[in-house]
Amino acid sequence: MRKPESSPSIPAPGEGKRGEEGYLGYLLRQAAGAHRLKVDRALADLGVTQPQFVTLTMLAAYPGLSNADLARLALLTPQTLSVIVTNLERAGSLLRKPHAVHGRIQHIELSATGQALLRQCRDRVHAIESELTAGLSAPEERAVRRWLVGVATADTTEA
Amino acid sequence: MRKPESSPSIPAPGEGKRGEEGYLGYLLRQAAGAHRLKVDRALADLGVTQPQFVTLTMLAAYPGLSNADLARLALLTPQTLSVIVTNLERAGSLLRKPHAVHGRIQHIELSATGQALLRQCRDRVHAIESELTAGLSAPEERAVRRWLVGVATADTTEA
DNA sequence: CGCATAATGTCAGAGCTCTTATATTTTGTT
DNA sequence: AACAAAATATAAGAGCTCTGACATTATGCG
Repeated sequence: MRKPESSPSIPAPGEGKRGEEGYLGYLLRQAAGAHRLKVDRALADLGVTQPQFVTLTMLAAYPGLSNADLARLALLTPQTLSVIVTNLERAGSLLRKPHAVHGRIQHIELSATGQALLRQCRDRVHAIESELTAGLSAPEERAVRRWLVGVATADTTEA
Repeated sequence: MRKPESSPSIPAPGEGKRGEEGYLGYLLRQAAGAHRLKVDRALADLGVTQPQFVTLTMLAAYPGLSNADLARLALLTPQTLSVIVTNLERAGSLLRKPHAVHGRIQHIELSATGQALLRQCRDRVHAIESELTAGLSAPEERAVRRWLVGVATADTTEA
């Protein structure tokens, strides 16, 4: 079927407002969505989502974090992380050690299967990751990184 | 309450792997999430979300688009756009003209209230938008834009 | 004309993310 | 010791986003 030509002059994904002249926020949203989808599809057969991969990676680097710790680390709310952790626990990828010497805090660690799963995911994600830097010069990549960190850490309470 | 010091040497949001040395994909995810949240909160009292704002903006620029058109434009699936359009329709911000000379296609247009709502949103989003470019030199901004477009338009079917 | 192909739209199910609200525990102050 | 404040965890409700599946309609070819 041919496209019914609903409207004229709709820009293609790289042109006009959808290209380098568009709103930065719009471009940021699109880029992040495209990347998330790419990662999700690369890990789909392992049953792992991008947020789950991030959480597994954080737990591998810092075993014993609490739900609240993870949320702070990922810049997400504790409620959000709780959903992700619950799903990972149901899949057997991590363990909650409910006790902890002090507190009602639950320490979370990767299970053996979780560690194996993470190893499987890593190669695929790294491959996608390396595509991200293709076409960037060293100073450009530095500028991009600095900008991303700035956007992520810009406090909500400021101007 | 003092933090129970669950684990040592957890990096703050701008440091180590969470800073300019981290994975680009991770930084991209964090930056987009922070920006989305900022926009969502700025528009919360109007009952408008970031995806809804994007959809309203696209419809203002190209009235009469179909659901499928919008999905292609936003790099989202038709199902996703359908949810957003349904919510906007329920709020009275847009109209579906079910008929269209040919086809089962439904042309979508902003209602008067939708246009007024969009005008209200624009100022707030533009204010946030201008923060995004603060601290970027002209060549840096160009590099960032070029990179974002490249990431968004990188085809899934390529290497 | 009749059928395959493609495009549109929709439903159901799963996961992520936020807000709001509640219960529990720990710390700090009086 | 008692109470207030802070932190942790969790649940409910809403919205966004994907996959998979399905029905409907339009185009193109035999």
